[in-house]
Amino acid sequence: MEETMKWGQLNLMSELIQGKEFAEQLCSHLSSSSSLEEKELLLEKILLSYEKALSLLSVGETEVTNGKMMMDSLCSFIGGSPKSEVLDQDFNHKDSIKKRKTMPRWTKQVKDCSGTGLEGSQDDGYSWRKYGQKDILGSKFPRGYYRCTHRNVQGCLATKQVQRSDEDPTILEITYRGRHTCTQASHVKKTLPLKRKVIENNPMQKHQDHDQPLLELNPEGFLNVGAEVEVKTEEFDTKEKIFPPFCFPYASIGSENEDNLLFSEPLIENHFMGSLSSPKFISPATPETNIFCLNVQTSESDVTDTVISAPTSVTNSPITDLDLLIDFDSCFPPNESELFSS
DNA sequence: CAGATTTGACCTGA
DNA sequence: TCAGGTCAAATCTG
Repeated sequence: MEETMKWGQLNLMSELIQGKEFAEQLCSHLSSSSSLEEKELLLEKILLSYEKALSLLSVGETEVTNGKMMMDSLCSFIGGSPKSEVLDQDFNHKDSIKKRKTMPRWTKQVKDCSGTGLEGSQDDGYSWRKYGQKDILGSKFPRGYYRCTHRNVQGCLATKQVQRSDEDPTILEITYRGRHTCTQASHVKKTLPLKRKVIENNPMQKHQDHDQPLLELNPEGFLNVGAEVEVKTEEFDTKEKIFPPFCFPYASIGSENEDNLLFSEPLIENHFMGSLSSPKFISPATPETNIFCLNVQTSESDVTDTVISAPTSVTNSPITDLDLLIDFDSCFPPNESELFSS
């Protein structure tokens, strides 16, 4: 048992070190005149290393109380392995009710720029079906309950609750629950960059919402039409947290390889969603680099409500689209840094 | 007519 | 016990 853990840790460290090396190689390639293919290859290697590392982490994590969700998420992150699908299917109705509280949940506040006054009209890239509305005690406005349109067909358990803010009725508080397991989840991620390409390649071709602000990805790969104000993550009930406080300079990697975006939705749900949900994060419309930081709490008692305010202006370093800087030495606490630099 | 929305009833969890 | 969440029949809409 212990041997297994040690072996796993060694593998994990090995993968992370490898990832770092690839990142360093990529950095040197960026300053040289290497071909785009070479850079992409390195990016793929980096991502692969992290995927492996994360899968190794998940092995340990699944032994902890809330292992299912973690494993599920990580498997999905790695590329939607069949295992995650099986696990999702195991979520029968009773289970889903029992685990209602344990489902990943995060709230974001969105400025209602649609002018429609219709909460559900906030287009986040998914199709939702309203299944309820309720007056909430102490709230002026009722809360709308939405679930994925594909719930019946594909068993997608994603839901969201939309409630207008008391203080500012133009602000919608949207609480997302669960993750999309339906096909549109991947569809959203894949079509977004394409859309950008269409605009770039053929300016005459008008998309139906061409006069809206450029769409942005939120933690789940959702599209935001409105101006996102703040994102909260709630109820991470994983009992043990495995990530130290973690800063991670990130840059958009351009439109060619968006499928390989770091930290896709499932992982974000568990640990990273708050920070990755910065409006500028992975935003095709804003190639500027963003520094995002996250603090994952390590004790059970102070896990909830990681609140990360999204920057409202672009004040980032002038790094170009293809820049990807991963400074592990500054990201990890001293002992981890030493491990990586040894 | 199929799919979405509304809304009162019912269920769950704190 | 009660507020929040979900169900499901009725109704609406394209």
